[in-house]
Amino acid sequence: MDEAKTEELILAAARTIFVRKGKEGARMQEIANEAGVNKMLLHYYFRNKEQLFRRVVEDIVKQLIISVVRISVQADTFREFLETFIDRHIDFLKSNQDIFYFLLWEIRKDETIAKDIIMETFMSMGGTPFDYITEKINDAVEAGEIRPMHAPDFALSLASLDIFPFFVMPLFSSVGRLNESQVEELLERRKQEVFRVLWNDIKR
Amino acid sequence: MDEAKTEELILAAARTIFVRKGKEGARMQEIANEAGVNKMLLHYYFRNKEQLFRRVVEDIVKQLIISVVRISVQADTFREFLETFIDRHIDFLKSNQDIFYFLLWEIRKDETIAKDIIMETFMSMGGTPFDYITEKINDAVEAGEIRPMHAPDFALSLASLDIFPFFVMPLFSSVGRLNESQVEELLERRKQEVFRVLWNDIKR
DNA sequence: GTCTATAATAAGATAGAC
DNA sequence: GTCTATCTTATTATAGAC
Repeated sequence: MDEAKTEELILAAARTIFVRKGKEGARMQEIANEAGVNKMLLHYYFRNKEQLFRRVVEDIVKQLIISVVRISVQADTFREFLETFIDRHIDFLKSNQDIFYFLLWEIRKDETIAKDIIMETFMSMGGTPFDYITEKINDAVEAGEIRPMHAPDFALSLASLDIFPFFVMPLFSSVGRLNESQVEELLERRKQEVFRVLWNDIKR
Repeated sequence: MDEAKTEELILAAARTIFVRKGKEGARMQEIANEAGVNKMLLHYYFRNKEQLFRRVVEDIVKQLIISVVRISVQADTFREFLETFIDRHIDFLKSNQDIFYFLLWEIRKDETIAKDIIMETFMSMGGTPFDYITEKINDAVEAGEIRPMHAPDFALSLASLDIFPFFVMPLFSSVGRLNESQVEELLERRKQEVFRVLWNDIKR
């Protein structure tokens, strides 16, 4: 087994376990098992748990940002932009739910670790998703396509309607006694729901 | 120091630490320090960490449910109900942000513990908040006050717009480079924002 | 670079005196 | 009920052979 491959195996395993159990809940032995390598190699490559953790958070944030950039939409109208953004964003969230739980939890628990990494990474990549959306909104307001508004308010509503359902779905489906197919239907309807609610609120 | 008081001290401290650090991140010694009692007493009163944790989660969920019940609104119209509900709910969230992070994280991490307690507690108290809102919606739809709709869709949008901003605020304020007073203003505007967006979508 | 063995430490749990 | 001291176990981390 050569260097690069082992390191990759460990990183992938560490990511899986950290995201699932959090920094403290994760065990070095568990990560080693998941990676199929000797526990000692985690220390060889990453010195200690702390550094392995930091590296995992860094990689997640970078991937997240790249995905968001990829989600960026070339659209002539704000309506078209919004429709496409919601569509792609929800698809993305479907496959990456766990990352958001993990990041938000770790950020709140220990602001100095995850939050710093996130901001540094954003800045090194030329801006935040927030800046991107704010610009789109302001352009559309100026062009008279949508009513004048405070961009952060809208961005926050958009993020809420997009992201939150994925957060609470495990609890929501119990509390609402929804079976699996009902949950599936609900998430399918979600894209149109979110677009309709927001668009009705802002269109001229 | 008599029995009841010590037990209360420990419970309050355990809640603070568990909510802040999660089940694994919390240390028995840390809880003892926070409570100002000998570490050994945690075992005397609650046998082990697991049982102390369960007790804390139970208490939080019960308090949450009682608060929601207290939030219940006697209103003649759905419009009035919605307005008041949002107002009280956001006020409540302002003072209880951390609990939601904690509960959602613990639920996702280990469904069998927190989720079971939550559902049991809901049931022992005669129903979920979800049932309550669903009933209100269906009544208002029948009365022709609002358009026909799928109740879970609306409940989910309501919950998203209400709760999510509190979740992401620490990150959002960095990413959006908002200072403290801007965050304060934004949260103040939130009640009207949420009501307007939702009401425009459902009114007849 | 990888392994086995083991050290070092941290953390939960208990015994027994008061 | 509460304390000090201690045990036990779990977990991270390192030494040293190959």
